[in-house]
Amino acid sequence: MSISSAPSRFSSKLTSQCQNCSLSALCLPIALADEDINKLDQIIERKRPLKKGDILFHQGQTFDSVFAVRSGTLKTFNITASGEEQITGFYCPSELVGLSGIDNNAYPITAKALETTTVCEIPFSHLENLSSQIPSLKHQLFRVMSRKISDDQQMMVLLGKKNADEKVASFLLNLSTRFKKRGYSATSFRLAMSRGEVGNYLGLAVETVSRVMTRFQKNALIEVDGKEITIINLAQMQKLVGIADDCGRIADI
Amino acid sequence: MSISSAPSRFSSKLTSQCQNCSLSALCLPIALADEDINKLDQIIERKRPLKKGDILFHQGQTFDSVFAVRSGTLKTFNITASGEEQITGFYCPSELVGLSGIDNNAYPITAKALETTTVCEIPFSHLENLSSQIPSLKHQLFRVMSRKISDDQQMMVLLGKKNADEKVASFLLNLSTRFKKRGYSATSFRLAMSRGEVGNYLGLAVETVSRVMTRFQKNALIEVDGKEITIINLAQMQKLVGIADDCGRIADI
DNA sequence: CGGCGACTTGATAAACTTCAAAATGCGTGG
DNA sequence: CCACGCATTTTGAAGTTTATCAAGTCGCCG
Repeated sequence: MSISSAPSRFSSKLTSQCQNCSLSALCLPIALADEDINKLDQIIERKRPLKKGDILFHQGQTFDSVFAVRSGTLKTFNITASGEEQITGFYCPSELVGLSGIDNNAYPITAKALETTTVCEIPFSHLENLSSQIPSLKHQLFRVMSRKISDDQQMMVLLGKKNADEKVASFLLNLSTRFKKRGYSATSFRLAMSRGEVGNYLGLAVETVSRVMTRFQKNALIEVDGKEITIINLAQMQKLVGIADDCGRIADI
Repeated sequence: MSISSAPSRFSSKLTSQCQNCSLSALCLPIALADEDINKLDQIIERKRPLKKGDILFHQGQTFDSVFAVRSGTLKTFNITASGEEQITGFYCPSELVGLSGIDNNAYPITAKALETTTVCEIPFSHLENLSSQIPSLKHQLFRVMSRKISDDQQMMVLLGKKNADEKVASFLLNLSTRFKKRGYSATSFRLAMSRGEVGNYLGLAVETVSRVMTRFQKNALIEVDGKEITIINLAQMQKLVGIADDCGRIADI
């Protein structure tokens, strides 16, 4: 099942609301009272879908809004001094992108659609104002940012300490967890990104990603059919990456 | 000049206040009105100094507070499933540590003093409440967290794309920038951390860090005397890491 | 059906790690 | 204040992992 076939993809028109969005349990509205969701709803602008390859915002562009992915997938990347692209994240439905732009009033990364993708635009100044009136919204925002910080730190552990096998396994399990949380299969899904993008993200060459996946398949850990991935031996995969940290949380990449 | 010899180290007693703290221009009070600084001041608890090796908080421990480093240096690290320590950051005076604990109400990392270190404890629930009353404080908090996210993303770029030389050069330049911002020399400073800790942080073996530094010295980029580092050829070092990103910001690690 | 990009596979090379050992620095107790 | 012992750092040699280069295959879109 692909991440792009989210139930909301066609049912959610530009006029749709947080209240009847299937993602509200994961997105910002979580733990908000109905009337508060209404207020939040009023500052959110539903955007027309991005086509594959479309840019949501550019590195260096003035920061105005954060965006919640509604359907599809985004990648964010940084263009390094030497001109290469370094992917810093992939974003699934309900996830917030653009938070790193607050500090400098400019996005330090570019966000690009990996497939047809819809987003909710949330003008940050409005969100900030609203968060003063709604403590639970403010708390939710702090939580989302805090979560991002700790996820990124796990990613540093991955990049700094893990070998190719562990990196790829972590990546697949992380996707699995995110899909599961969104009501999709945890063991069977379609990658929205290319092998090259996976390698870029994990600090590996394309060829290495390909070889590792092939070997995983040979060892009956996963089944690979192009972009379709099926995890055959979840336990073994988890063992490979080390399952839980001291917080009892599955080690997200 | 060592980071531990901050002017505030001896002048700031446990009863000291944000108002007369030399770090207020860098820390949370920045851009706050006097009366607001007073309010912030009242929720902050100055703690007795940590000795080298003391733990500020443990991975897994319930989250209560964020901490601002007043003097000295902290490291944060994650104990991986395989039991090794992965350092996720070093913290200098004025920097906030513990923000990643908000999400799960538990610190996902351990914070440990690298030398004698004093911190201000800021109970987060109080800070959060106060931020509702003081919009500029709330904005400041968002900025600090946003900044952390974008710094961590730069760190991912470093870990994923850079070679040993670039990693070490980036690390030294990042420290240089942070010292300079705090009024110390940008070209001459003392490392609070061991080579092993540097290597751990950068995803390199100790031996590699040592070799790179020795080579940098041979090539007259830096001068090394134990933990004392002097940057001789700043321009060349900057060239090595690629000086500025598209936001015009020096590429922090 | 053709062409082009994405993916796979193999061979070689480079970068870094690991292992080993010596040198240096540092804190502690006599 | 010095000497001892341990930890850190440096240096060398060998070994691995992964990147790079090259070529071929697959699959998709026009």
